[in-house]
Amino acid sequence: MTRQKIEIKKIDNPTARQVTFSKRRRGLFKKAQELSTLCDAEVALIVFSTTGRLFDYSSSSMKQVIDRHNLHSQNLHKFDQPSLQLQLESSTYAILSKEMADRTRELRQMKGEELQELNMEELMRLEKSLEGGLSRVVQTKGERLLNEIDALRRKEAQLTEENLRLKQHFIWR
Amino acid sequence: MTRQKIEIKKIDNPTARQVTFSKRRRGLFKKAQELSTLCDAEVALIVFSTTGRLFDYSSSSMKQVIDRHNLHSQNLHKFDQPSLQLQLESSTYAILSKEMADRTRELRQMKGEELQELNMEELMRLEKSLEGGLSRVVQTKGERLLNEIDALRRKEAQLTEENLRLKQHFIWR
DNA sequence: GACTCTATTATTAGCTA
DNA sequence: GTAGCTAATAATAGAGT
Repeated sequence: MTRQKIEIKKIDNPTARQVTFSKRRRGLFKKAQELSTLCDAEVALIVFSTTGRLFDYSSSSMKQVIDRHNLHSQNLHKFDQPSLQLQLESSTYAILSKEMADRTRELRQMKGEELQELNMEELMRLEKSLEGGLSRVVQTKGERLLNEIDALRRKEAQLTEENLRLKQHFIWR
Repeated sequence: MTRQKIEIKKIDNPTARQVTFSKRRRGLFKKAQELSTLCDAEVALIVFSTTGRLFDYSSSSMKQVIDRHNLHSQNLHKFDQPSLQLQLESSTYAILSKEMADRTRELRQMKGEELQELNMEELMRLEKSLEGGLSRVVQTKGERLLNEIDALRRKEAQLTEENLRLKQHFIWR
């Protein structure tokens, strides 16, 4: 691509990997959309990041495309419907519990527990993440407070004005 | 792209549309594959041509990705898929997926996203939690670094001593 | 995380065959 | 429907913010 050509294998550096993911993901979704528009094709794209976040696109509805896909793969591979339900259950459960474990660990680490299993690089990444979250929370809190003060001030001004009018009214009587 | 820039709208000429479909489809699938390899992401891509032909790619198994996608749509958008929903209600999935949604939201909020849905009290609790986590991470990092420095110092002392002994040895010869 | 910048590589529109 | 070719545009690695 640029500055240097890269070879297509998993990027070691987690930061670089994340940046590349973000950039290329956007590129991929753009291309998918362009293909569907230019060529009037039905396109569905599903991407999960390493962290488990979902990104998806569908030119029509995801359900419609997936149903249509199931239809084709059933026709082609003579998939058996009955066990599909069972398979879905078990694989769903497996995915769900794995993700649960991941999330739980990540949460505990953000709260400062189980830190011993992190290496220095991971510790520093966690620190950055916490600092980022904290700064965003503090900022949101600040904005919220400022808005409240602003609202109160405006109310105060309104009331003062109203009082003034009322006083003038009574003076004139 | 080339020779001339094209605008992104349905290509009128059916022949040209077909050629573009073929070229861009290959490009898209290549990019999808590259993303999954480079960034260790789970990717699924489904394309139907105007003529109804199916092209698909999945970094793992299509079924797995689609299951996972269904899962997320449920967690995030309260998707209603009658049969699955029924299963979920009556089984441990209900509990699991509810907890997943909770954990996911909590994690995102710790990273400073979706803060608008928190009230001031919750914001301040989140702030405290983040401060606690951050201070524990910083402390762990500090201890880790001190230990390393200590280890290095001791190694240095050892080596210095050894040097001394070696020098004396050579002087005595 | 998101954005910018930019040198460089990758993709591809319009052809021809 | 395919397969080159090539000029031109698009995407993006690596860097900084």
